[in-house]
Amino acid sequence: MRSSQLFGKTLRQAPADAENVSHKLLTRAGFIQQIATGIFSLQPLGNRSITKIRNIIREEMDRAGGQEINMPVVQPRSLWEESGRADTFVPPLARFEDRREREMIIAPTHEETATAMARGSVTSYRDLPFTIYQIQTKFRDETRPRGGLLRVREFEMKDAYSFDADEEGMDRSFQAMVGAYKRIFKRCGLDVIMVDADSGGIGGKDSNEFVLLTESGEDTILMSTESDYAANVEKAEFIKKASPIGDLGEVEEFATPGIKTIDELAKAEGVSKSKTAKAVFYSVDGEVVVVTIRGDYDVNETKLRNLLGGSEPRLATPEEVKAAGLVAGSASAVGLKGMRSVVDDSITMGSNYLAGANKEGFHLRNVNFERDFKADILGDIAEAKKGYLSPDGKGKLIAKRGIEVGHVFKLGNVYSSKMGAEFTTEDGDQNEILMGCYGIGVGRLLAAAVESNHDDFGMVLPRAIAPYDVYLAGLNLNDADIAGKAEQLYESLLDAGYDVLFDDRDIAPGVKFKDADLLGVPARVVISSRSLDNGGIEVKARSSKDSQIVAEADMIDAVQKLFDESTE
RNA sequence: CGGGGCGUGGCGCAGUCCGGUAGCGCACUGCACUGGGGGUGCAGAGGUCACAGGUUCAAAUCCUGUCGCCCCGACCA
Repeated sequence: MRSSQLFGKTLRQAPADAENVSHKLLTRAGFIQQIATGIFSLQPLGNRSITKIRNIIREEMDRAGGQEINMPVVQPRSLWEESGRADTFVPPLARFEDRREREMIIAPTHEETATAMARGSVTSYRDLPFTIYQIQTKFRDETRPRGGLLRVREFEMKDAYSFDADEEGMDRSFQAMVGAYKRIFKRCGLDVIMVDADSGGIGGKDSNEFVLLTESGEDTILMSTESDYAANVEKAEFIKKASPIGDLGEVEEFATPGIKTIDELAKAEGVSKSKTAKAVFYSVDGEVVVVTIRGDYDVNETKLRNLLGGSEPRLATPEEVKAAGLVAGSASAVGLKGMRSVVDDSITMGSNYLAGANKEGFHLRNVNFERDFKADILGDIAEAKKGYLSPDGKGKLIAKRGIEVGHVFKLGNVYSSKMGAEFTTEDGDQNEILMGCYGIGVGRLLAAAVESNHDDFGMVLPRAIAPYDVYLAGLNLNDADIAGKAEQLYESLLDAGYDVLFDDRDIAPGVKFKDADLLGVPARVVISSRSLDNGGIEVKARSSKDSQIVAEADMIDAVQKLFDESTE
């Protein structure tokens, strides 16, 4: 491609809207253009990078035994009523009516469609297993898109679905996808780690995220200092510190005027926060639930949601708290009736707690679980934080930020049971198909790559996903001799199989260098009167400050050597 | 959905408080020069000042409403 003919222009300044690095650079370099909040067009350069990513994903999916399919973006809402997600999916489904007034939706993901596809074709165990995938547009009307391509509303996702007859098979299919994911991210030049994750609105029990650790990420990851334990904060566990359990004392009420928080209470009594029982009130499906956790820990709402069976808990409003007859600042589960009680297991690791007296200005001493209050649900709902002990007993947890670029789920029978996707076993029984699903955000992957591969001058892309392999800059092109040689270089680079962007524009050299840096093309080749005076052609890696001059005949070898030396 | 901010040529901004000829830098067009890190000069073109209504002799500027965009929070396969 010749720069003089390339559609799209580089910008000296990024639009004021762009906040993070990838958004700024992708916009400045002419890769993307925003159309509306969270909705982008790809210009030729951006489209080339995306195409390369897509092809890497395809190759690895196929290599892992996946079969490419294509499912519709527009679907009847009734399909989603089968799975029960029509009204519960977050964010709410984008919907419209077709001309026959039939309710249609724009798909935010394709579990239902994939399940329907399998249901329509699978009848016997002999038809299993298989894995299908597509690279397809989704739409999620996110409440708050942000960060350019990092979190958008319309986006392209590679989504794969595995179908197996039994658990072992599902595990095998899952592992095959995990292997493919590792290869994909590595080939894209991304140092991605796999962490334990919550399966959220997709469902199923086990799920793992693939995360690129970077400060600009919006996920918090906790990892052990001494083992390979790593998990999203939503899922992360830890070993709770036990407090000594002594003889249970008598419950005793005492005045605590003006004390409203655990911090104040612990301070006033001169004890550690682990000697207090904190009560937090949540509204779940219109009902107020009392949650009790040891004062030194905070509630992880994702864990709470899972214990409550999937309904989204929200902190109760002051009005709801009041209406339930509770005294904010002096509340506890002691003596509360007609209200569901959830208790974190940290409470069982101590005794004689300080807790609210449910009376303005009073608290209780020597409150004990089971004797003074009970749990309808007892479990782990504590949020892991840095410094806590790793759940495997090895090392402490540290916290990092990361971008989720992929997510894999063992769905089991979540969809097949609801949608009736069954098969006949060898024994003639009817069983539900066990599924897995596996997603990669294609555009987010590009944004993540830029977030982790850039410098002050622009992107520094690995060859695998750069729009071009080589940026050929011809200077002094009004010299017919140099222009002719530049054309020859262009031809020979193309003949050697490289993707080449030939900057043949009649502009100042500085502009060409700036553009070459901004676009992140991994290799730069310069021909000019100066380079010729110095003995030939200049070859330079984007990632390096140093360039070298090589004879014209050696140019291809020098370029190839740059690629061979890089890790990708 | 709550809080904050911003809408003025393609991009970045000033002008708005205090109403009176729409301005600057970059980019763009032509010519000349220059020719290794966004170069120089001369001459140009391009704007319903987000939209609608109101106040006024007069509105980018004041008032009301609407829309759009960004950030923080809530939320988030």
